[in-house]
Amino acid sequence: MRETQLENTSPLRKKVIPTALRAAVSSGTALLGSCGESFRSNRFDANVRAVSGSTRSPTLADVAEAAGVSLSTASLSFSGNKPVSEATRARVLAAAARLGYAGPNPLARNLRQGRSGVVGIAVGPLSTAFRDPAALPMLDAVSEVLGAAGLGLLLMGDDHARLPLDAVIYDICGRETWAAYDDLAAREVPLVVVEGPDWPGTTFVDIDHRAGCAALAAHLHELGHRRVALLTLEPSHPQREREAGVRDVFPDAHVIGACASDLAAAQDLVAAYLATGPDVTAVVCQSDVQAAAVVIEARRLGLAVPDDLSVAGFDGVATPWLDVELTTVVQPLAAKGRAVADAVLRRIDGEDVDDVVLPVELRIGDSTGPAVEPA
Amino acid sequence: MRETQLENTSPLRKKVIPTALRAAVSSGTALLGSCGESFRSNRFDANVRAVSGSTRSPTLADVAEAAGVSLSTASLSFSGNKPVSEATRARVLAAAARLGYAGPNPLARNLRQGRSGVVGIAVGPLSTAFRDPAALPMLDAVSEVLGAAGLGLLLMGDDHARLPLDAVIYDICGRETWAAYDDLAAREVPLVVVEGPDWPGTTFVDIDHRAGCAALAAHLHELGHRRVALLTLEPSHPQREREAGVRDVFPDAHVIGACASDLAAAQDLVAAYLATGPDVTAVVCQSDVQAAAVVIEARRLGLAVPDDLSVAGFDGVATPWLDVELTTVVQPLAAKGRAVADAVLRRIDGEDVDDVVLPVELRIGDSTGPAVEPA
DNA sequence: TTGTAAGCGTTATCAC
DNA sequence: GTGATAACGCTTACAA
Repeated sequence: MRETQLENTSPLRKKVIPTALRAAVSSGTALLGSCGESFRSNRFDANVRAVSGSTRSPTLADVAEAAGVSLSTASLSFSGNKPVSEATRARVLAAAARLGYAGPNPLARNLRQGRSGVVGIAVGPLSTAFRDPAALPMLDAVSEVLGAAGLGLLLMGDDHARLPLDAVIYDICGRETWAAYDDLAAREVPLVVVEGPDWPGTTFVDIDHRAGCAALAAHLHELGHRRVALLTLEPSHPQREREAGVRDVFPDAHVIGACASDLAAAQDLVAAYLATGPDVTAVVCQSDVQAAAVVIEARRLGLAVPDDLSVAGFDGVATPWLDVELTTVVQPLAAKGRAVADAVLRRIDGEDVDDVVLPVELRIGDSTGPAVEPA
Repeated sequence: MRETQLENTSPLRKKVIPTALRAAVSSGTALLGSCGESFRSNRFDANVRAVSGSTRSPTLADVAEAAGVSLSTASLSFSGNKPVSEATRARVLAAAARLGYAGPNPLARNLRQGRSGVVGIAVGPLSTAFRDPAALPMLDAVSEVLGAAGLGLLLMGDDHARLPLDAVIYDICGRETWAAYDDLAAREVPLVVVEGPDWPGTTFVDIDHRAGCAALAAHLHELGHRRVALLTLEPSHPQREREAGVRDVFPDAHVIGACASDLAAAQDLVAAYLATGPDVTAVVCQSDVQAAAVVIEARRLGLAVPDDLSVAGFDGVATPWLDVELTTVVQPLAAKGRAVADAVLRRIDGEDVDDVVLPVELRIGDSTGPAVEPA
């Protein structure tokens, strides 16, 4: 564990210190040009403020006074919430520029409006959550829709209950109790739950796990498979639904064990299982990552996929490092994300929002084939 | 693009509507028990409030009055910022419980204290940023340190300049201008830049790219390699430093092209290059993901690694789906994250913070071997 | 240990 | 189109 902190070795990189103000004042104009367009004006503003000697940042009241207008007019000049004559507006903005006023203080606006503009998202430990490739397209869609509405996405740990959140998204598949829930419920913070537990007062967004898995199982049955094994997730709503879907077709499916959608973990589990020489012709997994682990470990043991063993996944994510195309249940990740974000926006607006269940689709790849009885 | 919104098919999942209050009031006690410990008391509080008929949420002033203490005493009872006798404190908390008061309003606290408790982190498009396995351990460390300090991490898009952020982390390797910079500078929001451009007023956290790549190149040179190719990133500070490190040893290294740490993209680029039958004995990459792409494509063309071609990466992340251990430059991802978070905390406290450059370490795996001249 | 009072910097509601 | 004024709900000197 080498954490030594070296001297800065790059001669090109000059050490610049705390505030933009100090940097701008102390370094002269030589530093200009390395950043965005309007940096020049910022520097100017900072200099003006430094010169004018005022210690605290200017407020809207200062701007109003400097522009010779009322506080409300100044406010409206920035917010545009009511018409202001172009002349006065220009006067206000000029005064703001002169004073180095950077716009209305978001903290004050938030208090006044009762909203923070921030939506929390609980995803569990980041490296676990985002290692799962299925998480990202959904998060992207959420972030895009909320961002367009001016809302920020805050990654919630367990210690963020005291932050001002306009809504919270719960997306920790597999965890069914949550300490922060009580706090949020008490605050009446809208909560949108993705494939999660059935908490009161929340909006759910889900996919049709059971139908998807049943369709997948039917596909295997048609191929002649009769004895299948199941790689599962930790007990949870999706897991229960999915297992039920498989058992609609294969009531006696054998459970190998449970693990997360983590390649290494799944590999360990699968390697141990395959080493027992199990009497199955197909393995159904709960994610494409798990399925990839089965493919890799099966081959390592000399089993051909799908000739000796059929393998199916779930999610429908890309696995370019695998040279078979997985048979899988494709879930509409982006649509799920958009549905979540829409639900959030509407709940923030005080609307009633119905639960959502999105359909899934079976995609047949090269990893499943006709069942072959062991010789 | 099937986004049909199905009827909710699960009979177990009951539709529950907007606020926790409404749910609690309308559903009776039957819903109890599906969530955390103190849910019972929340329900109780909500009921009390509903019964008492007050339309707006109780404030600290209401609690103070109900408890028969002053506003400041009530505040202190929650914050613990100054001693309060155990008796009065109990009285205040009891009154709070009775009124269904969920604790001090964070929005008001934030305005008063001038801090939001939120740190922005700019990482670019989420699915790009987090698809890179090197991003996660760092983000995890940042999140852990900041979380322990009660700070939340907000994923910044380009439209979040209006949110109240106590500090911002810029971690978009490769993008050298940023529209939001000017706004942040004007607001004097502390900015910590990871491996990024040299903006005034910011604190930098970096690794010793050049030394790492020079060590790697020296290793290849010792193995007899003389003609090497370079897979690069888009032009950026890290890329320039790393290339310089390689050229310290191989001044004439050939550049294949630039791409992100994205397996599929790298595969395309590399496949085209290898198809030209290039005259090199080793390929140096800027990430382990890129290196994995080279290994995969080389094999696809019948080249053995490292016998016919040596391949080196950067980052030192796990690639369990690859069956060689990559020779790579290991960067201290968690330490980098901690350094970033520490810098953020200290800048928020108003401290001057020096730039940080962390050392890297060469790890020799199975993907590099002695140079073999083409027959 | 407790109470009094002064903001924090906005936006929204009214009048004009 | 503009201006006065009242919140928003809290924390923190300062005084008792």
